[in-house]
Amino acid sequence: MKTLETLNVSPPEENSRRRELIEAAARLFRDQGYERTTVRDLGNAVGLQSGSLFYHFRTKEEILVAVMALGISRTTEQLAEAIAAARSAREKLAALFHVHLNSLLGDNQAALEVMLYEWRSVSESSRPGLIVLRDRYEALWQSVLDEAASQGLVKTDTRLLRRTLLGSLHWSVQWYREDGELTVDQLAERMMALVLTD
Amino acid sequence: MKTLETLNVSPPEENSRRRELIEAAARLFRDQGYERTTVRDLGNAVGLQSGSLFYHFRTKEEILVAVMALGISRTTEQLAEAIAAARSAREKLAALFHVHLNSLLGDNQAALEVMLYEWRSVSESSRPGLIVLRDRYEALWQSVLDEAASQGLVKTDTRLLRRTLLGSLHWSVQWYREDGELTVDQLAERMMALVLTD
DNA sequence: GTCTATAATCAGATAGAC
DNA sequence: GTCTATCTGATTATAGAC
Repeated sequence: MKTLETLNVSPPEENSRRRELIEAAARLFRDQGYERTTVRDLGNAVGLQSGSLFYHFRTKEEILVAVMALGISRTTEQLAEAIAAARSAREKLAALFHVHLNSLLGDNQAALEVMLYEWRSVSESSRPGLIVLRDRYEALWQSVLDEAASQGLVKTDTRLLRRTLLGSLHWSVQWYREDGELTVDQLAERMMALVLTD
Repeated sequence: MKTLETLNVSPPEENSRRRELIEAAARLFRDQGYERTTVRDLGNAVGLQSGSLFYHFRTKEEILVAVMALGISRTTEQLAEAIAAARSAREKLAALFHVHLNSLLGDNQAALEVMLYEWRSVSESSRPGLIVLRDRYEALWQSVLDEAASQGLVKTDTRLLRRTLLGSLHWSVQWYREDGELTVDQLAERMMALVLTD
């Protein structure tokens, strides 16, 4: 049985300094990209000299991996809670859209966006741990979609449906504007309406 | 009336050396990312010393912009042709999926993928020209979706539908495998089936 | 047009003092 | 834990010969 540690993914009990750094890095990586963000930028953001970062992380890439792991883990937790609280297949289906979009488009959740768009900067050796986390998240999706399909709420090609829906949702960061005509939850409802069979 | 030149987008008549460089850059940028690809890598790929590149392009970023412009322009042309050849709204709808996926997943079309995933490395001053090209492509999509909706082929929320579909298709590069169970055209058919109202 | 050589800058990471 | 100082190497871009 592989543990998260052997997969180079940070343990859940981050001390506060590490956590603060990860949150700041998430915003910088989202806004400027990982490669364009320097360790000096990171230090500035938390009031440290660049050299001091390397007391907390061995390499810059380790920070990236920690950001991604946080982004996907936190979203998975939120989805699991929302599913547990839902009282019907239809409510579970709605949870997929609402949790994902709020996580991606919400104020302080840059980490998930980094997970989606900076994959290429993750070294081969760090990927397996992140893939495990991603697969857990997608497994939740798959089970909800399968239940929804069995009740005729959505089409039955649920594996492809999962991939296309996740693509649709991920892409929303490219065009959604907070000051636009739709709130995040309204957007979630309308995106769900597009896949309901009726 | 703005011309393409004033928007810093390359003219269509590229000389062969420029074109060769752009094609090589497209593959490198897709595989390694723009920031991780050095001008030495680019020179190597076409048998030039890194310094010689700057006879053809003023900056590295100019190469990125040329790659993106080529990717979206070529895809737009192909879509326009396919739409013109289609004999029904249904065939036009199918063209959206087939052209986009073949452009994105096909052998030598790395340029479109770069357009989608390296946007953050484009300077503010270069964006307007690329946005014009992107808008032309999306306008084609919108007109086809509107016609399809008017015939009841798809749901009527076509503006959101356009955005979700494009997101779905773009994301396919993250999971589609050429050696998998589906050809690109089979995938196109199944993705279209997911949005047909029936 | 392409080469060689190099300027000018900036990157990630380390060592040792405090 | 954090700072200062710095090492080492890489990067884009330029200048001038051919």
